[in-house]
Amino acid sequence: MANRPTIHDVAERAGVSKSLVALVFKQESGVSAKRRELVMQAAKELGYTPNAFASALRSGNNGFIGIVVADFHNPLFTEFADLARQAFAARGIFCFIATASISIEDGVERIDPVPIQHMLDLKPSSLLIVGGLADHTPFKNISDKLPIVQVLSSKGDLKRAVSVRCNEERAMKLVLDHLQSLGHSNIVYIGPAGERVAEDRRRAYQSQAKKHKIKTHMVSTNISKNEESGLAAGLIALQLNPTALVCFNDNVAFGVQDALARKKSKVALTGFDNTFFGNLERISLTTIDQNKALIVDKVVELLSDAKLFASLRGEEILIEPNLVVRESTASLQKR
Amino acid sequence: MANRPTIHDVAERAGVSKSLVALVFKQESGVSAKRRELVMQAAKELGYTPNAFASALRSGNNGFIGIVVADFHNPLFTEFADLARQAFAARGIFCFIATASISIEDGVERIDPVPIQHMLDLKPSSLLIVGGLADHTPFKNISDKLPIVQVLSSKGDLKRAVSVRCNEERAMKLVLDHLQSLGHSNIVYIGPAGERVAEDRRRAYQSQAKKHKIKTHMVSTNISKNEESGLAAGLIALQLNPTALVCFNDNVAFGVQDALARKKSKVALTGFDNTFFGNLERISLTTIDQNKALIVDKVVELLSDAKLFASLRGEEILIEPNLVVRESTASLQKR
DNA sequence: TTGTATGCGTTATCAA
DNA sequence: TTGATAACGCATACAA
Repeated sequence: MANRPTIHDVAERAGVSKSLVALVFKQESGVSAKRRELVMQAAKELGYTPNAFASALRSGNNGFIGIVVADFHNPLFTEFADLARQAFAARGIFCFIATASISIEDGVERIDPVPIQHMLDLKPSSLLIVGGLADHTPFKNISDKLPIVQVLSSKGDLKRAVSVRCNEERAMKLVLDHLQSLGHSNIVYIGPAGERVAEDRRRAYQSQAKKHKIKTHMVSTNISKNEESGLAAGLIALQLNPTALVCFNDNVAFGVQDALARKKSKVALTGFDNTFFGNLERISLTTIDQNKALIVDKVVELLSDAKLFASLRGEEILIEPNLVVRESTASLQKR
Repeated sequence: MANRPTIHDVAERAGVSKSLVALVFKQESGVSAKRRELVMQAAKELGYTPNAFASALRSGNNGFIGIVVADFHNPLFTEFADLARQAFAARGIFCFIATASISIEDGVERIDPVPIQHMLDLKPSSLLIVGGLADHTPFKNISDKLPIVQVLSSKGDLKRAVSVRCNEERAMKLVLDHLQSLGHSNIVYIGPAGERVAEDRRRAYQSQAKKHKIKTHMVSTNISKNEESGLAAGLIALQLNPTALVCFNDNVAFGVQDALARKKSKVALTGFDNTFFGNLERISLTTIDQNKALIVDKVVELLSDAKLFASLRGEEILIEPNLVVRESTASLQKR
């Protein structure tokens, strides 16, 4: 009908005061069974559900978790956001999801504060940031009481948050161990620069390359449109005559695979993220699995336990990744 | 800091009443330049931004658009949601995005009303539903004043909405014209059943197959995990010795492609949605492009013009698709 | 042009 | 155990 029924309508129908209705919906005890029944009946008849945000306005918080997704075009992020949402839903906790809209001003990535403000206006009880944000200024002004967990990215300048992310060093060790065991030594890394996760991964690669006594060749791609710039970067990388290419993520690797196809090259190739496309027979990409399930578990644990969160505030929690070996690194092995 | 500054804080600092502050932030005129300056100055110093949802509570609506994404695992949906968000953002309109969480009870898909209720509590000025929802009961109770646009799906029982979607009949005509021109007549359709878009597409295929005088073979897949069930369905379909396979969407086609690879079969294959993966050299999938940009334009037009919306209420707007021809249907042609 | 009062739907405080 | 009342942050009708 015209408008959602309110606590007022329910009270009137049940013949009680509004306060009593509020009590019934908030507290387990403190209301007589008779009246409780009466209120529930009226509520059911009217199809009443509490307005969570009017409630938040008054009480100052409202048990839901705000999820901010850094980039909707990254399937890893949306998939993770949904996994987290489901995990919380299973515990009866609602999640609201918003995107951070990114604009580029004078070559610098800036995020629009408006969506974040709106999210904060809703008074979430905690915040989950999925992916790396170039800019944390919209979060500067918020209450210290609000727990913030950042995931799939390092913390950056968000000092008060807990970050849960893949152990990049370990991931690159797995990749290079694998490639070296296949006899590769002329390896080129292909990936973007300038963004947080991109930089973390580059550093991890460089550090591990040094440990593996491998010369570090790096070829850069654009940050966005990974698969397209992967193609371009792949063509450049091939001019260095590598025997193996290590890519920033699966999407870049897919683009590089196109470059290999065009040049009829059979250079070994690795990705990162274990996107399901990598598992297709025609793609069959060796890649790093970030262990999303473990990450979700950790996030749920952190945001369900205020004391645990407080004790880990400002820390980075590293989750151990796995290597998934497929055809893309098998060609040399077969010789 | 502890709490976001309110209109009250700004008023106090500027030495005016709260209403005046409200006026400054709402209306262009009606406040003297002197006071306006004073208020803006105080607001800037305190870092004040209006609480959009407190405002909504009072005014009954709050110029943002609520986007409900039927399924976060479908990249078409998230990509479209983000395209729409960007298009509205360019016009200064904010969008909030929520997911409909789906659960299966007694074999029937049910959607959780809670996320929808929360979305409605926010009092959006319009609603955009991306993808097909199995169940529209959570929308039953809402004001007739609220414009609802549904996209990438037929309306179903949401009579009051305007639906913008691909012309499925036309799409299947393009596919079958193409396949027939290549000499195919033994064709199998592979796709799910029981869900709205799935049924629409099946019907469109059957109708067009009849017009093309092609015998209709249909093989069913599960609704979820399209690529996995595509593999299984592909193996079944191949037992019918087809020369071409028409798939419900790209994801199903990717799975079928795996089946072809395993059987070393070179049967022609088409997808639907023009996911960017289909453009990879190793995949090269002939597919239908739904013309997302046109759909977004139409949605923006509808939700920007109340009169236009009113005049089209209850209608379905069909957008003409394009056929994208790639290698997956080229093998027979080359003979 | 500016300030006051009231209410949106809810919760918190106090009295009964 | 229950009900009246104020307040959350804001918008609006009305008065000044």
